[in-house]
Amino acid sequence: MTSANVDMFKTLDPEHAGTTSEGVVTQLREMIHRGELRPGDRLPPERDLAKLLGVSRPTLRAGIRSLAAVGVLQSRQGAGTFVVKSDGPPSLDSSPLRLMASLHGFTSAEMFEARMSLEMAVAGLAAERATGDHMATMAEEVAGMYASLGDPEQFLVHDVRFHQTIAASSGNRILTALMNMVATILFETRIKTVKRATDLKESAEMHRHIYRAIREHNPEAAREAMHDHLIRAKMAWDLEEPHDLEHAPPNGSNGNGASS
Amino acid sequence: MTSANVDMFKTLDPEHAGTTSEGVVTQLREMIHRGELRPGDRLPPERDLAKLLGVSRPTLRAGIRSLAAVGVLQSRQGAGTFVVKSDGPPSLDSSPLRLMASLHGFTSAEMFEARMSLEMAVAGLAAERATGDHMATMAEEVAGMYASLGDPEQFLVHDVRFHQTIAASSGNRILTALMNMVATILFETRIKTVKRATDLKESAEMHRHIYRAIREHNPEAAREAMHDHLIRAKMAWDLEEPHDLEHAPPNGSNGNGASS
DNA sequence: GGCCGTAAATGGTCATACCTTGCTTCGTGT
DNA sequence: ACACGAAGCAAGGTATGACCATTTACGGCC
Repeated sequence: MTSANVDMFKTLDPEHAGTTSEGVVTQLREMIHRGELRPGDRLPPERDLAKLLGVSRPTLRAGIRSLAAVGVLQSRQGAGTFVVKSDGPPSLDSSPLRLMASLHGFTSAEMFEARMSLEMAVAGLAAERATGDHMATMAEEVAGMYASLGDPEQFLVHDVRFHQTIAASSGNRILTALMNMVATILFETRIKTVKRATDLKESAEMHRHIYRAIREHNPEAAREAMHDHLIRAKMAWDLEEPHDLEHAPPNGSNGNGASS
Repeated sequence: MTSANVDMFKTLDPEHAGTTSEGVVTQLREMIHRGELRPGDRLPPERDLAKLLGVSRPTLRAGIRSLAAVGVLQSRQGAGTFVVKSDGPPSLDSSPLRLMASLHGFTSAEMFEARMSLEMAVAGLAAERATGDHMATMAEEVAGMYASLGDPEQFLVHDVRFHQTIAASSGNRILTALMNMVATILFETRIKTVKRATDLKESAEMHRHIYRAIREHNPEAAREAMHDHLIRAKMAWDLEEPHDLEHAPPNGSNGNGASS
């Protein structure tokens, strides 16, 4: 800590007005997108890093906390603080959206419509760009659905993977992230009601339609098939007891999820 | 603090596992979406609130910081901490997306495509639902563009307002928020290059096409007009010098912005 | 050589003090 | 009586230091 290693952590210039902890956030952000800190990297211990940046530990912690809240950093007690390693597709934390939903009283219908628009857009792009590998995976998942008609939970797994494969083959990670953000919120309230299977066969059929449209590189058909699929899913959904977007799980889980 | 006022701040149950500060976040979130704290409200002073929740001030501050980072709370030194008052449409902070962009090296083309998909979806919905008021506003903004052909900055103002009016008339605040999130990032790098006007007349024409499609309640035409518009905007955009998504402004500004 | 325990490393929490900034109120001057 | 300004108070921001909880890693023991 005394001398050597890296001096890439320059003590922050007080000129950058604003509060000190904001300065820390700025410093860390710049280090990240300058490539000095890359996904998966571990930050120096808080005590050291605080000295290196010339701030106190609480102030540094405040900055880290801010970045952790938006999903860029992750701290594990006893282990260290890490730049989030997104192994799969990049993902955005859905808790801000969830908060906004409760703050403004969004209906689940509105949320569902947003998801539908995003899924349709993604399906359209996927129809233009899906590679052979992607389509093979989709076909497998569809087959998996047919094979799981008696096991709703297993069916749901294939369902989610199918939608994520579509997102992946859209080639647009931003849309994918946004779609997952919305889908996650819907998913969290849905997973509890999955037990009561609702016409899994029809659902599998519709997924197959989507797959075939993508397979034929027909964006319009893909969009339409996705539209039909989600419309029916919503209708089945609406038959269940009232779903509140209100009771979000306590912790702002960041997981991805897409449902039928 | 001793007795009376409100005891809606119940000391948090330690049962909810996780770290203490996460518990604080949970408490505050639930208070918000239970309606005990509403937009614009001011939280009790940190020292009091810490006692009420049964945690120390640093821990409480950590929780507040997390919520502030995602744009739900805002603290002003000397004044207090407030639940963010969103006067206009709800908006999501774009800094997480910006961070994700630098983390994964998103190209501006990808960002642009995401925006196009969102704008097309929104335009389609707007064509189905826009009210007379909305359309009147759109018409005014289009007129404003024609009137500002010699003043790029003024033109841009009308441009932004036009797109936001479309978003508003889509009736889906979630898609609107997501669209603004993406548009903001593009906008921030664009506002610097606005000075060099590029075919404002053509741009105004295309906006008029969009308007007319919406006016005629023709979703497909609206989507297509928006598509053409953004394709051309992107082409003009690509002619400029290399735009880096990298140099985001130091502070994670939360403003809304949509450009042509 | 593999397994388990202990110790060091590291983030999480707490208590306290002091500084900086807004806001408010009281006093003075016009 | 009104207006302006200065002082005091309130509230968030930062710093210091200590201790707790957990994870990791090293080393001894079987």
